[in-house]
Amino acid sequence: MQIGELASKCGVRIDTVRYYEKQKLLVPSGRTEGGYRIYSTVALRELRFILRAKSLGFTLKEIQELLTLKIDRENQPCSSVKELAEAKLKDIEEKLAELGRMHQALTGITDACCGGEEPATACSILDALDKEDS
Amino acid sequence: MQIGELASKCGVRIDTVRYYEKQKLLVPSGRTEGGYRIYSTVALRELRFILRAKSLGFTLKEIQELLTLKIDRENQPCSSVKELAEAKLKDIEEKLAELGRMHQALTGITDACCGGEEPATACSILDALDKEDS
DNA sequence: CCTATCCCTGGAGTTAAGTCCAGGGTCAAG
DNA sequence: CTTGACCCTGGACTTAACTCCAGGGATAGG
Ligand SMILES: [Zn+2]
Ligand SMILES: [Zn+2]
Ligand SMILES: [Zn+2]
Ligand SMILES: [Zn+2]
Repeated sequence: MQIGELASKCGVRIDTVRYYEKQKLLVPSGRTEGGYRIYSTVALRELRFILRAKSLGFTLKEIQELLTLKIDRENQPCSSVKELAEAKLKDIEEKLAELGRMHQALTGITDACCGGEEPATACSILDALDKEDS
Repeated sequence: MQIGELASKCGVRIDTVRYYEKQKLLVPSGRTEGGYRIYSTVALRELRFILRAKSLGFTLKEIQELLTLKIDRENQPCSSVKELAEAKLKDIEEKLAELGRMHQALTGITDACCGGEEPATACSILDALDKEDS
């Protein structure tokens, strides 16, 4: 299969596949005489692996580490894999906490705003942002 | 006060203050003979406004809109301000939902991994990423 | 006057993950 | 042989919010 078919099977752009190759995440199985990349179903699986990891929040750099472990599965301990996963979980939890904090603060000051058509002279949102204290 | 004092009072770098000026968020109250920016306490409040809005998740572009409304408070309705706040809340909620989804999925496959020192040949995390289906 | 510390401008570099482009080659069908 | 669909490379561009740099000027203290 050539690059266009691989890309469309995975719902990504051709450029993305080439970009992953440049990042050493995905190597084509070979090339035609004319220089076209050819991919086997192994490459298809690998691309899907990458995309699944991405959907879980891993960066491409982290996915590289996962792939390194996967390729050498026999000699790598579960603990190394789990460490990566747990670090990512921690990342996600931090982001969740920060977003939760923002959400709570913004909800508080937004609820206090009437949202009407009268002038925002005493708008609680602007006031909260402009407050003297803190 | 000059730029260094303003910046340190707000815990940002001098470059950041100048960057906000380039983005038309914060104009110095004046300049000295020698060309140094000078800031009044009004500018200090404005910078704090910007930083508070940032801490709630607003981008600099959105903060510009907030400032536009704030400057013309008398002629702008509360509804315009509340609209911006609610749009931002929606943003935050979407990110929370996406991160929540990731967290749940990743927790599921991570919990199933033993995390031990034996080879990752059957590691549930690698298996989940490499699975044939879906 | 000398020095240290501040400040100025314009422009380039950073990060992540692509996306797009120009200018050209390959391949299969008709 | 020509057309159209596909592919190649190298490099530039995008977004957001800074951050840093070079090369120079301003200001205060001793
Ligand atoms: Zn109101
Ligand atoms: Zn209001
Ligand atoms: Zn295990
Ligand atoms: Zn495992």
